[in-house]
Amino acid sequence: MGNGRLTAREIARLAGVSVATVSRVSNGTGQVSEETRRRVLRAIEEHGYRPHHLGQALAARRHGAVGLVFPGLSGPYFSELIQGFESEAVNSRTSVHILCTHLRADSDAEVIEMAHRVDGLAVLGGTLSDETLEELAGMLPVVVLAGGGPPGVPAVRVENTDSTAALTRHLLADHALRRLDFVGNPSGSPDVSERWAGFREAHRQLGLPLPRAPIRVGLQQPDGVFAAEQLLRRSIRPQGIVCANDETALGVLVGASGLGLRVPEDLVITGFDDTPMAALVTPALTTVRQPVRELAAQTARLLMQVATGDVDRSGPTLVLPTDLVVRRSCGCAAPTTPGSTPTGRRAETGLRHSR
Amino acid sequence: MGNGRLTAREIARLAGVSVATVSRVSNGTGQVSEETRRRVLRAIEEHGYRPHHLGQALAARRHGAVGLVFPGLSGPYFSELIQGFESEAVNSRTSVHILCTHLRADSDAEVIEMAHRVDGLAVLGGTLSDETLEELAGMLPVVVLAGGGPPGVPAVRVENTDSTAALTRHLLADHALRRLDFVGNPSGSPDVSERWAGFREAHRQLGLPLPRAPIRVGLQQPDGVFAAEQLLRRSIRPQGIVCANDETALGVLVGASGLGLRVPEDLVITGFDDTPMAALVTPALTTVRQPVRELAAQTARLLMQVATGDVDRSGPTLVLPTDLVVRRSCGCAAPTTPGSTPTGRRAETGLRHSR
DNA sequence: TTGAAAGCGGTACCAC
DNA sequence: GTGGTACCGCTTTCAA
Repeated sequence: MGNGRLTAREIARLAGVSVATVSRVSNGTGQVSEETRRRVLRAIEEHGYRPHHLGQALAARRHGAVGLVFPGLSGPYFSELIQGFESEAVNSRTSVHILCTHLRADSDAEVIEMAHRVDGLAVLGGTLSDETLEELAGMLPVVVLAGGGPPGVPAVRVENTDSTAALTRHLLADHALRRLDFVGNPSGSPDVSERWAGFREAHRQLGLPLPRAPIRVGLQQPDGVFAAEQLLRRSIRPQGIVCANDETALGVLVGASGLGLRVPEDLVITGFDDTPMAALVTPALTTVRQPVRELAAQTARLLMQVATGDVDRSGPTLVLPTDLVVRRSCGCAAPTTPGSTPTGRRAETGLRHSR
Repeated sequence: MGNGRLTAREIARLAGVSVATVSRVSNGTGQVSEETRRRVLRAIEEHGYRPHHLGQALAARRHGAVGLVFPGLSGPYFSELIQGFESEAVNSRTSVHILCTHLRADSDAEVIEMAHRVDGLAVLGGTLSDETLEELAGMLPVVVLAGGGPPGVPAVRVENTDSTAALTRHLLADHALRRLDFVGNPSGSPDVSERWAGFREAHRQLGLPLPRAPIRVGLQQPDGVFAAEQLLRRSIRPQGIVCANDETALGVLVGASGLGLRVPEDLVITGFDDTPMAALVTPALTTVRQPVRELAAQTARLLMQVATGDVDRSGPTLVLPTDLVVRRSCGCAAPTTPGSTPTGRRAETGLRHSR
């Protein structure tokens, strides 16, 4: 049934009216007498008519969709990101098209192709070159998500540098640790780049020698395992490892325990994100909480505003705050009430200890 | 520059030809003299003309896109799935729109909406009801991915039951384990349902009492931790835990070691998928390898075939084979050559031990 | 209140 | 070879 889709013309014929009236009824626009409206509605429902998207879009010169571009998806971060973005887009009756470039060489072409199918684009920082971003911004509304774009392209991101510096100072000053290593590739994404900067900044602030080069690996759990293998087999082991995100931190944790090291006694590990697993591992992970959902929702909202012209195309850059979450993996005391669930308490300023 | 997009008509005017010729040149169809082709191409490149997608699609009555629908994305499984699907779709110059229903109540409406924007739909098993699937199949080509659809809807899936039965028999017969528990929600997805069936089947085959009800949790790592908490705090602990996938198995591993249990000495754990982490944890995870990328690529290919009419709409159901991968977490011997990387060897038939 | 008709941007058939 | 033109399906003036 209803195989060859019906057109507005056919409904018009069936209801004995013109296409214009069908359009009016189906969109609830214009003035239609109660009686004809009823007649048209009956025909519409009877035959399950739905306006063809392409026709509508062509007439409106609007796709009714926006694109979300990032390198690949795996792990809780992207899951949250997408949910946050979609939850906001749905309010504007806009559908979301997701594009994972997988960091392929020809990804630029794919993005350009997508740009022709949507009304706006949100691009994760580090996915595209500044030149490509500027080219895109010349074609349609673009917002950078989690990173800074070239000048003139609005962006939404989270605070990375200060919070990572605070976290690092906690290890250096409060726990008197030396020989910290950073795991993550600063040139891979703006987020990691800023976290690396914060890591170095903390050393500088405390007048300590600058740390050695980072272990440049990706952001997934296996990458953390590889990093741990590299760092912990050396003759001089680090006392602490500051990871670019929770997933690699969990990987480092796995690698460390595989080598028989105890955390935090033999080695301190920290992450960034505060993913669900962070509170569930043993020891629970000291990390920085970032509002991923909110980040994505704000991006979507800003993109819609730019697309509708409510906001200037070279609009603002929003920065969302983050919180340090101190748990056990940095060496802080175990919970005083054993058996309680380790949810972790956030410390907006200074430090508060998680149970 | 190039802000208000150019139309074929403007290019035609600029090149002093008709729109028909512009169309011919830009598509490489029909006969055009070398000289006019050159003139038109020059105008096209000079002004960066690109045919408007909506106009093209409307004329061709074809969206040039297919949809991929699943409940949510997190973890390596979905990442692989998407990559496999896209890698195949790109061959047909078809773009992929991803829809995560997040298992929301109104997800049906979203899917129907998407159905109006694409030429075909691939739906992960367990995401939609059979009624919705049949309704969709009446509107456009639909293929079920990782599960069986209602009759008449083609599907591509992997072998779950036999391999899980073989895995379970390995624990019951070779390792002489009793008191096994299953972690995963059989009503959540066809995959899990079949794995649960294989788990029970193994008990039946060996004449053992049937196992108790499964621990019905989701498929992510935190779910495994929760399941471990439930199972391992009981007075009578299971000797082994068979998990619906690797991610929950890793969660169970985390939960077990958090409670001070040694794997595999005190407790045996197995997974399903053979994700990258499975070989990297300590102990390495005994699991079943499934060809996720291949699964998705086959689905995409089948969908294209159905869409182009090359294959009947109620086409075939493909079942891809899986391999048992025996590692350390089931209690099998540690590698004889210490220091070697634990990649795991597959055993297509019978069992082979991983180093 | 309703209908005819002119687009929206391309494609493709049919003449010339 | 090339141009005129009638679509694709829908929206939106403009008249009646």
